[in-house]
Amino acid sequence: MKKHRDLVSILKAKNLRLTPARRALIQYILDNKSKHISLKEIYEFLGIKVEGVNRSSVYRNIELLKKLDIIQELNLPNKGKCFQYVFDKDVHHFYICKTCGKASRGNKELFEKIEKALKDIHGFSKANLSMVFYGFCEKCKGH
Amino acid sequence: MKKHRDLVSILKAKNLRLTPARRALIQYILDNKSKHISLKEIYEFLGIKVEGVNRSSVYRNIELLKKLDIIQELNLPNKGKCFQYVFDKDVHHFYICKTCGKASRGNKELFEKIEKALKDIHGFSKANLSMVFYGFCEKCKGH
DNA sequence: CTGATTGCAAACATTTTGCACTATG
DNA sequence: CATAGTGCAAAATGTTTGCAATCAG
Repeated sequence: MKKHRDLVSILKAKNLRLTPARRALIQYILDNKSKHISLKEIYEFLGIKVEGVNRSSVYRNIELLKKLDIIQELNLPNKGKCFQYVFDKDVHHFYICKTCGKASRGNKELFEKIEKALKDIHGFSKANLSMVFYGFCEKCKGH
Repeated sequence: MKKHRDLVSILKAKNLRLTPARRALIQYILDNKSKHISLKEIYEFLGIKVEGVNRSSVYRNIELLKKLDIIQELNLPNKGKCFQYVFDKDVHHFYICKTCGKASRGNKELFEKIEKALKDIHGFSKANLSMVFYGFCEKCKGH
């Protein structure tokens, strides 16, 4: 898979090793691109289903992937701290319903406009800008 | 203070009692409107300086104030989960620097535009919409 | 008075750390 | 081979809960 190869080269460039634990974590995240996964879900899967990956390694590597902007942390109202694959997606932007907790990726054009405006007004760098919107979705509008 | 009175009437309307613990918490939050305060800071202050307010009560009441949209939770890169007074401010919107962690309130006009666009495109309710932007501030732009 | 709220202490959950060992590059 | 990364177990931190006692309305 192409993306997988890209990720590998990012690691290489930083002198980071591709260990089984990391490989499994990255695979799991790629397999769940469309979902928002909690730390617990991750280390339970990698510890039980894949077997052998330790909690500490998960914590350490999640932190790493976050720093490399491969995943993004989101705070979902009903699920707490979660992670989401964002590497080489154009849109790192989510809107999250405060009631049902559903998180969806945003519309690309809209966010390009917002990015531009943010940069113009606040001098906020476009590079790696990410946005999170909390509100009420169509369904939950009436409390 | 007028705002204080407004808060009291919100509590009354919901059959919620104005206990010393709540009074102290609300006061502390009002005194720190411009800051982002962590749970630890809150219960250490209320437990030691104000004396007597218990950790549990802080947790329970922070949760309450969040539900009443009096405060908003923010996830600061270097400080973790924090809270910020937002009651009757027109702008519930922050941009947060991933490097230095500084969080600032956003520009009102910009966000009104964004709110409108979000509503038009995603059917996202304007009521209680809040936004968080993560990026790099002017100062930290060059990593 | 009555029920909402508190404090307390314990249970539970989450995250971090030090260290000896392993295995990637 | 050198050193980045791992597992493990324990410590540190953070959060929730049940319950008897209290006090706001």
